[in-house]
Amino acid sequence: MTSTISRKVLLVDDEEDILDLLRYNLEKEGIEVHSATNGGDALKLAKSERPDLVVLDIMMPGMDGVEVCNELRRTPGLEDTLIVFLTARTEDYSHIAGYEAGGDDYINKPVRPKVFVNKVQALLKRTRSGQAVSKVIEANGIRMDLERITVSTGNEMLQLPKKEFELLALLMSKPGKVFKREEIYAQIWGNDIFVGDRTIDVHIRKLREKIGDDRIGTVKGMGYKFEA
Amino acid sequence: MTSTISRKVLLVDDEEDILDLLRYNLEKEGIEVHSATNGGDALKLAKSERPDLVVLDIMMPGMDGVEVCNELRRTPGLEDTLIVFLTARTEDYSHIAGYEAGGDDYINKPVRPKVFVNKVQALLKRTRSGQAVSKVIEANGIRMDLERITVSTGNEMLQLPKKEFELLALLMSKPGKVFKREEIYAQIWGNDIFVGDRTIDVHIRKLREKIGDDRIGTVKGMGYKFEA
DNA sequence: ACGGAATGTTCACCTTCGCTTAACACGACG
DNA sequence: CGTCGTGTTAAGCGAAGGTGAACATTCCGT
Repeated sequence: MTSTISRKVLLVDDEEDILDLLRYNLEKEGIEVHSATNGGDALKLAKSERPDLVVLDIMMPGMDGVEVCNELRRTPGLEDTLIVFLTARTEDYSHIAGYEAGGDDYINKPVRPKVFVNKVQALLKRTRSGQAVSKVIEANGIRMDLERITVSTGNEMLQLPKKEFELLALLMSKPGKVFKREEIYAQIWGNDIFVGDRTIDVHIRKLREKIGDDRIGTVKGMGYKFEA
Repeated sequence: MTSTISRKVLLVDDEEDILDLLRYNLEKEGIEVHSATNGGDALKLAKSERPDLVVLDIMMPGMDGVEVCNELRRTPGLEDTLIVFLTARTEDYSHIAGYEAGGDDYINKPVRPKVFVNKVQALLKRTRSGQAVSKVIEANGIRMDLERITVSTGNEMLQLPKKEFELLALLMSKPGKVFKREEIYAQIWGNDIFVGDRTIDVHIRKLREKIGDDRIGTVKGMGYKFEA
């Protein structure tokens, strides 16, 4: 299902190798790629090319990714351009700064081409299919983006598998409310699919592993809840 | 036991077939049905017809179900109308958004007529017999949240075990009323499960331990009551 | 199309704690 | 003084949930 709609991406990174690598992988998918190695050029290109998506390295000499992002958000006609940050997966929290700056997504370095291409395509698809009304749920230090299917726990960004994500989203839709097992089954699996007793437990366990034990509570005989 | 009380339902879905299917099944049960194929009409009809229940498809072109729901919740006189979402269980997570928007229940597509009618009838029954099992009971300084399964005594928040919670909820449903032991058994254990004489006493004792001796009274030979 | 990884489900335990009961104590009342 | 209804306590049982691993399925890159 290769779309016929414009798919133009602007890559910005000071390392040429990375630029080449990403360019190669995107072009392979028939995506139009422009690139810049610094913030200034990036802005110029963005204005002239009007890409659908800008991939910004956060760490760059001179104007860094966050600044470029801010500038883009301020430029008439580019406010809504999708922006993805490339974040070095180090100790520092620059990706959080990026989040504040209003990026639409984040990709960790070192970049894995497949993951990268997937993400880009997913994001491009979004621009096409009507304005991304980003639905976000937030409670108790956890923030879920229903659209990007991501979860941030304050110090990191997670990609939960589908079922876990659905389960967490359900619990978080009404923090504090106890969801009976049946409710959970009905909502997540549907009324006609039946899975074993222990299935929910296992997903709950995995969630607790990932977001912390204290965030999901058990009420014996009644169900589970997200701690408010 | 076909009720004589008004049972009016508003169906909202952009697909006519579904509308017809649901309408047919509801009318067969003697329920008055109105329908709309878009959010705008739905709101108009809701205002003029004041249905007891609104069934909203989440995914609709133009104003979607969540928006309609929000609007209804904001409309004087309709804030408490029961709302049921029809959720397509697809890739996206709009059904969760719907949950968050404050629907009263959810039905998964594809709809199975029997399940649907049952749910609608159950919900309608609810409106008649006093507002939707009002989610909070309060009396004599004790407040029970039936949704969160918690009890607050003014100075602390408790998590009662299931049976104790149910027992307290029963007593508090009519403060002052004396519940005969048989009534209690019937309500909490059901008519076919039999437990020993001392079982209730023990639960009562634990409750008294936790919420204070003076809150539950004994009427010898008669039963127990929650002190008003 | 193939094969391996990621995700989802089930199974066979284990642990925990709520529920129930048995045994006894106590006061009221005949 | 006996029995009736209830209070109290501790102990056993069992159901509900937790856990780890096996098994099944889906996804995805080659």
